Amino acid sequence: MRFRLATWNINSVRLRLDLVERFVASYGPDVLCLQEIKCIDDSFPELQLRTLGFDHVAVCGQKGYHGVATLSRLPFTQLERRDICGRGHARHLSVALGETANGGNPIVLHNVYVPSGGDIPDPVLNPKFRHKLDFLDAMKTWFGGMPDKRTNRMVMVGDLNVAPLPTDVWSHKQLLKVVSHTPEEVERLEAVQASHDWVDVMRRHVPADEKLYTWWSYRNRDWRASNRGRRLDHIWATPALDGATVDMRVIDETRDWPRPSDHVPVIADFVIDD
DNA sequence: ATGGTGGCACCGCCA
Repeated sequence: MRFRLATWNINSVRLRLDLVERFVASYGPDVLCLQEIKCIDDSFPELQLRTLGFDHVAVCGQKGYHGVATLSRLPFTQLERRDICGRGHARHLSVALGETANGGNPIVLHNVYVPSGGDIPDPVLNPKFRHKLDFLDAMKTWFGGMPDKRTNRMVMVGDLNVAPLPTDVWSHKQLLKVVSHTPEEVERLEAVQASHDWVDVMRRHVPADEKLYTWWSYRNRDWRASNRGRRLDHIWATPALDGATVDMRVIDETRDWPRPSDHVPVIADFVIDD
């Protein structure tokens, strides 16, 4: 099985439907995971997206905020829309890809939107930061409780809202106290990663000493010139799928398209036996 | 040290 997987925090799918169409026409993803769709299920532009060739659609929407959706040319079975730390937010959706008649192992694809965490990196002063830490802890407990860590075939993509490595931000030193790069969040994200031996797929393709960003704030006049980016969006895979990606690309040209999202898509090309 | 932008719901919240 060979497929191109893309993840993109679209920051309102209805407002940027034209950008999704342009991205799909240019890069031809077989599976597209969107975050921050910012609409309820009934308002999701499913028919327009189906005309792009995505016959399989799963949505976990919410009024005005958050929300994730997974679109696919390959058949899938929707598995779960998990309320990861019990606040009723639409931040997770999982599907099983490529279930074969000959009993092949399906690939479970998790689409996740971790809470941003507000401005103040203090869980006592800032309930949104508390929520972010709790959410990451809940992910750790959940994945840690799953059996068969070596044989499970899972992929997790999405906006994890944490830039873990010093090279995942434009200035490690200046961002140590900025939500998304504080030691407290990074430790917790690393604990999630360790809980199921997740592989950081993007860093399999770009060495850890090279800068790598997927998000540039709207509050910069010229995002490319200032280049104050962060790697908030991620693609992870379980050890059974380590080495299954033959290419990975960050599509930063979309940041220059009209009325862009502040996040850009990340693509990974998978080649998987059976 | 500060303020800079953007979307959605609705006159503030969230990012």
